[in-house]
Amino acid sequence: MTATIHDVARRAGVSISTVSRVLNGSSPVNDDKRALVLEAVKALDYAPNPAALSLLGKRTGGIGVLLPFVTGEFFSELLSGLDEAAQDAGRFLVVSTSHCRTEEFRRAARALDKRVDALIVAAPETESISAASILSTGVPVAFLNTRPDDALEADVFNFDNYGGVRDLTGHLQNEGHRRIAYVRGPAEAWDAQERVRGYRDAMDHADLEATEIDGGYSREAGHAAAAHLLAMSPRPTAVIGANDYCALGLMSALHQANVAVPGEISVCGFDGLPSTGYTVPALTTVHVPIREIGARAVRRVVSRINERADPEPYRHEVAPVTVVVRDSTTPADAEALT
Amino acid sequence: MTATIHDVARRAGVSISTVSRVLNGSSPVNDDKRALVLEAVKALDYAPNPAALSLLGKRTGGIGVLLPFVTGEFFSELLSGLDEAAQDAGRFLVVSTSHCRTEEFRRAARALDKRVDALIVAAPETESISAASILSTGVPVAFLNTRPDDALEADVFNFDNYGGVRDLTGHLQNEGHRRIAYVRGPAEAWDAQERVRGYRDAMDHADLEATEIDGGYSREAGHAAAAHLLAMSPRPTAVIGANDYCALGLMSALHQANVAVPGEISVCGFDGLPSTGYTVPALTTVHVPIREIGARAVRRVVSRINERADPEPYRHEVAPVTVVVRDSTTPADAEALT
DNA sequence: CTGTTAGCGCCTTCAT
DNA sequence: ATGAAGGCGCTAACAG
Repeated sequence: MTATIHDVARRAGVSISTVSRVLNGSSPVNDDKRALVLEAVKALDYAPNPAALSLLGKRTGGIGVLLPFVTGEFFSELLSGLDEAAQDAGRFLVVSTSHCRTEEFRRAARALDKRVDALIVAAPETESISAASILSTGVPVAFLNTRPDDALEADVFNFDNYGGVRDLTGHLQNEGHRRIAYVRGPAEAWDAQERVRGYRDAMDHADLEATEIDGGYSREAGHAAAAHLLAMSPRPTAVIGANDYCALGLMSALHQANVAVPGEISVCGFDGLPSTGYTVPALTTVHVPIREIGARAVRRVVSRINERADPEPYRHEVAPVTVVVRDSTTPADAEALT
Repeated sequence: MTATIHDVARRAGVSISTVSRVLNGSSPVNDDKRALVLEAVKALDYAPNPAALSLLGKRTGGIGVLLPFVTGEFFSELLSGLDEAAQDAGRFLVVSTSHCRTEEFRRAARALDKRVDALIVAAPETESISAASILSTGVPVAFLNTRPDDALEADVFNFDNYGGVRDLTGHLQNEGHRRIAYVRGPAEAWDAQERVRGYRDAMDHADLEATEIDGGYSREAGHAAAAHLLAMSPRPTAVIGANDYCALGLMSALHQANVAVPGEISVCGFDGLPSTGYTVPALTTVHVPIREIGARAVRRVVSRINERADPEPYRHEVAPVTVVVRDSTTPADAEALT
């Protein structure tokens, strides 16, 4: 059995109140008694029972994280950023995944309620957000990569999905590409919608025809989409995958079909995952400061936790992204520009 | 404020004990009162305060997960497997990372103590284990991919690091390779040591000379190791990376050096990460059932939690792994076999 | 069957 | 400056 405050008090020959006081510094204690208590604490290796603390309405020290899933580099990067910042703040993460649907989401939020001091939610699927607003869990909430909504009583941390793809498309155009295809992400995902929007606007702006292919956020989806790409005539000279995984699938399929990248077709992705620097060829993509965004969200909710009745308004931060040009794209061959 | 058991009792016009009884089925309750209680519970959207439960020595519902870090596909796969099984068991994960050193490890374990019903620890660094044995947290513990130790009062879930590399090396030998190099993982990591051992034994067995290069588990390490490989004369016809990331780094560097894979040199990895099926060329590797191992560990600790004073002995499971031959390896060119 | 009571470990008035 | 007592939400003996 672990030691309780009573054990410490007995060993130090004082009352539990005194122990509590030296531990929390809530009011002055004589130096001699304080020393005794501290000694007893060390000897017994005492630590307050967190359950008792949270029963008293104190902090639990936990930060809840709700993710649609935890698979893949994007989320592992995110989790990494969250965890790092949480550690810095002396807090721990309570992670719960696979909440794509509203109902699951609600259940998870309820389960976490009372066990965490704040919630960080990554809910790209529009549907989840309404669920989120339902949760009146009382603790501060931050949303990540979520459609902003002024009605939402929470901070929102996004990155520039729209601008990223728009700039990426613009880069390809500058390189002489005219037939640029886009493999779409999941239709329900807000970030995917934003990205297509960026593509369309860039194509419109250059007076070029948009060519969209159904896809998804997985390597499998990208792989499958390649077939449609290959069947086109004339074939696009460049293709943008909805995210890096999609682009990786695209490259893999193209390689299998003996279509040279970037020789015959330029390929690019989105997210800037660490692995994209090591693919063959290295992938041109849009770098998103995922870890940094996660860390910001943590720092934000932590400050909200400590915030007294300070009605600081909710913020909506949009992190800038940067186009990273590598070897999977190349200027369009002049003669290919039929 | 959320509803308490008192609110429910008042609304239903019964005592709190009755509410507790219908909720826990601890003893019979009249149907009419039961109905009233149930109605009140629903109306108030009542859920027991987890802090109160755990203060009473009940379960918290949490499973603590201690990882060295959370970055990379290996850990995201693992986490995925853990989370899935935890959800199935109606439990949630409390994740804490970056505990490579003993001291950090101890701190994390202490912090998690009392907030979780069990602990799952991935501690490939030998050092951490001693720390782990120190933790007398009272809750069941399961170790993942850790040097087995009979003194350890915990279940251990490993996979066949040794046999995997031995078989992989054997496969290359069968394909005619004679000069096979190995890029080592981190020296302190138990699994890395096991893998080199598999390589050495296989080379010894075939009466071939082992050629080892310092490396690591990261893409960067693999990338850097390639320089040494390239400087060798005669150059090896095949190389094994300590893990998939290392192999990916190797492939990337080889590509940059204009050395064809597998044309001039065969490359393989270890872990069987999802992404290895989509690299160019697709990577030959050793598939490890990571998710499955994680799930098993969760199921195990959950059953230990529910286990009464049942002194079931600690188990050490070693999951089999399988060599997956893909396009990054090819039979050795006869003329290359100087 | 059901209501009352005593804690679980801790912090916080309230007295002293 | 310090000890005693109340109570956070809940379950598990106790009485009826």
